[in-house]
Amino acid sequence: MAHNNIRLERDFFSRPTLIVAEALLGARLVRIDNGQRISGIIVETEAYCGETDLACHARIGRTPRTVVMYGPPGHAYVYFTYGIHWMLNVVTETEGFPAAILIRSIIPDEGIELISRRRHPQPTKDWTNGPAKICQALNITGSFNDVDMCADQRKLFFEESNLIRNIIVKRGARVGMNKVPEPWYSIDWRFLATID
DNA sequence: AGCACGATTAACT
DNA sequence: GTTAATCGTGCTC
Repeated sequence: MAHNNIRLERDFFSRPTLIVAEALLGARLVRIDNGQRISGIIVETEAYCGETDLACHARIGRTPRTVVMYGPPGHAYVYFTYGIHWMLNVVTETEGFPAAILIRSIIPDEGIELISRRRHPQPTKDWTNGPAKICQALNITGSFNDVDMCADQRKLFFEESNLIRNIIVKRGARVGMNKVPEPWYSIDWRFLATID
């Protein structure tokens, strides 16, 4: 439950997307819901980087949906898919360059009670091990799209974590790349942490 | 106005 | 392994 309350600031997210995607492993995602902290340690991310990345939503350029990715780093990019699911990303790099990181998996830490309630009746191991599961567990929906996660607000942000001693990072292909052509189909822009 | 599809999940067989 | 759920988005007519 220990947390040092040091937030990740905009400089953290203005770096190259692959660097940030790996650096987010072991950090804490925090949602304050009705004054109550719900948080988890990030253990899986995926990078989506630029219009040339044919898996990135921004491959079709600037649209009402993708415009957030062209905005300032540190903002949330939250989108809806399959008619049911919300996905949380954080925008990276400089304003004008479209890139973001999908938060794919976290280990629940604070607010277990609320997470349990929202994810019932799923088993504990399946509470937050998927991007849509995270949004359900943390009550994140489209109203968070474009929210500045580096601003002074008390709803959604990242913090440093002092819980992690050792992180082993594995990389692999991104998930759900059904019709995406190579090299984007197989490029290892998925980051997984094994935590000690 | 109509259509195909999706950075998924859960419940099946 | 297979499949339904369910609707916003962007493209075509």
